[in-house]
Amino acid sequence: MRPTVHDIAERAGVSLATVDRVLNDRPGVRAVTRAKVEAAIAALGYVRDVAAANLAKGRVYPLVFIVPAGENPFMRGLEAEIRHAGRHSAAERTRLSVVTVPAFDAAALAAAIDAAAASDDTAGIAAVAVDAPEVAAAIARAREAGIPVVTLVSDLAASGRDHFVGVDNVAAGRTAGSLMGRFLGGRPGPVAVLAGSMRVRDHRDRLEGFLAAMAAMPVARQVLPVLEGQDDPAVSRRLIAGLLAATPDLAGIYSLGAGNGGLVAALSGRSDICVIAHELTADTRAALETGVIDAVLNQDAGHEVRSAARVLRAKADGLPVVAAQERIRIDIFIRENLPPAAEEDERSGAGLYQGD
Amino acid sequence: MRPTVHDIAERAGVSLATVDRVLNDRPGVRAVTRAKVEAAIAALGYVRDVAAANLAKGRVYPLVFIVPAGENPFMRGLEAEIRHAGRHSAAERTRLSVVTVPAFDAAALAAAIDAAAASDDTAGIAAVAVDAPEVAAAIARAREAGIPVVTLVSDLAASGRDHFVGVDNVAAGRTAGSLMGRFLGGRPGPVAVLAGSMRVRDHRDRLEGFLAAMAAMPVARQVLPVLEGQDDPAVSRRLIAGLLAATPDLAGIYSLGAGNGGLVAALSGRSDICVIAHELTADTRAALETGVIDAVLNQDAGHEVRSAARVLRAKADGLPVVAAQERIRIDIFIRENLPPAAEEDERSGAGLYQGD
DNA sequence: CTGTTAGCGCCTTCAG
DNA sequence: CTGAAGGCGCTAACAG
Repeated sequence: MRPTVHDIAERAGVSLATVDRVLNDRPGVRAVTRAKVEAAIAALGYVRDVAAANLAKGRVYPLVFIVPAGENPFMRGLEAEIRHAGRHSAAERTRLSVVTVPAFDAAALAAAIDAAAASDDTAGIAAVAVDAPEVAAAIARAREAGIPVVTLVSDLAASGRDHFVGVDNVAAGRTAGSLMGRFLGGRPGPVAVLAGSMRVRDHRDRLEGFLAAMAAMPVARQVLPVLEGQDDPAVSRRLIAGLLAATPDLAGIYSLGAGNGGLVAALSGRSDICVIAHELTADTRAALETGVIDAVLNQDAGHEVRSAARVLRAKADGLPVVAAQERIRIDIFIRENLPPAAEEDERSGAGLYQGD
Repeated sequence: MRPTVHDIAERAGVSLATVDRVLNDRPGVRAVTRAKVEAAIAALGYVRDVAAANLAKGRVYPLVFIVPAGENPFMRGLEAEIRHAGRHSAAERTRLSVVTVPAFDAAALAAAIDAAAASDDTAGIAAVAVDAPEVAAAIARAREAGIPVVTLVSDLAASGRDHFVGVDNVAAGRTAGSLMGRFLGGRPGPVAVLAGSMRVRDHRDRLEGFLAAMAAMPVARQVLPVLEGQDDPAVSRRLIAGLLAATPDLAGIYSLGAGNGGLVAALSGRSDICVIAHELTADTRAALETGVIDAVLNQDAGHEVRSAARVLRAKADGLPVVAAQERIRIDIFIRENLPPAAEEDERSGAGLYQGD
């Protein structure tokens, strides 16, 4: 049996309360007493039973997730994952809530952060950042109020956020460039880039990585000027249609933002152009299956949500975060390794949920 | 506050013990009483606090993992993951142990399964299966003794095992074939396949998928007869050296087993041949970085271990398993999306470990 | 068949 | 500064 607080109390010749004080380094223990207890802890190799501790504490961690509104499928998937995790977060004594704000709207995001921080029982905030000074300021305010903040999917390092939960987007861009280069091989023709907006950090980073990888390819290839589709399917569709008309020898398209529904529509079944896109959604999955899209780079929204919650809890408790464990991978999907579509809604298993 | 057993006892007008009986559907409750309790449960939307339940039960789940011995890096990584998970499994009230048996040795594996099943406190067994009747029989015996068994990495469906934890190897082979075809493009030359042994199911499955994908490529391409390296670096090295000498126009190699150290050594820095291998290990990672290997298909050993433990616990408790949640993905790695090498040993975070 | 009682391992008043 | 006692939500004897 593992040693318990009783064992260490006995061995140290003190009471349970004192052990507890040392364990949670609370004040009110003489240095000698503390030393005795710590010796006992070390000698017995005691490790605290977190489950029991949480039970006794009865503490809960209300975490607020702030995500962009709108029909961006990835963000809606992210929101679904948050709600899903929330339904199963009872065991982790965590209560998740979602707040949506207009996309790319720095003022609204800043206001939402302030509102969440103002609520007395917010234990932490996770937000998809927009790269703007107001947002950075709001994050800084929340942190000064003692509320941990993590950025999600898109970072804002200047804000001093506690942690960023998301992929290395420069590496993601490089991956896309490398795959594009290999898939095209010696085939001639320029490639195009469709972005959402150069105002969000993750899109800029992806572009940077992509251009670097294309430049490093053995075969030089022209990359056309970036098209900005505002992550909007209609705009994207128009832009791509124009592109196709103007560039008959187009070899590839790298879509580094959302709005892929419009891209796919504009391509209308053509599979002769090498297309690489981001985020596995209903749109991109279907296009992958029909061969319109050749590869999808994905960040696992479920992992991101769970990681954000874990990190926020750790920060709230002043515990360290294991960086290696919280790294979000860049998943590559092609038609052949596409996971079966998970049935939405109730994939629950009554208390069995644990996170993988 | 969430409703507790007290609330439902009060609302149903019964005692805690009765509520508990209904909750864990134990015998000794009249149908009417049971109905009252169930009504209260439903009305209050009660969900049991698993942590508290486990605390009260004090039950532990000793699980035995049986893996092949030898220098196969993937298996050693798997073993490391088991030990790592074991160090953090206290919270889940699970105790993991590892037993190694000679690779490809059906008799030894069967004996190890019997031994684990004989131990009175084994709550479940996870084994990397060898495709042989003795093994199937041993698994069947364990299950008859009431001990749940899952196969890990390599399946043995005929054994009647409770569950298989691993990837769809036919799909993995198809993925490899598809990537090989796309990477080679129009480049001429045959491709070779290096396997460990056609006696293990996962290798056969991968080959099947690979051949199917190659056959489906627009460009027909010769696939040379399979080389069996026994997952042994020395044997593999010899075979590949011979292959290179005999086939000057070789375009690609699909290595679907282990022993990749030998493969890489035989290639001695050549990066003109398209090489696709399985499992991200020190060998394959290094070769990916130098360009000797072009892509690695990986199954996340950490996920597999955690999934196996979850499934075994669920089976031991007679709970359902959420198939979608336990599916292991086929990860694709190229140089650009390689995750940073995780420092081995203590990546622990004192009680924070949760599984992603 | 049902209820009472005493913990599981830890935390938290409240006295001393 | 330290200890005793009670409770978190659930389960498990042991009585009735």
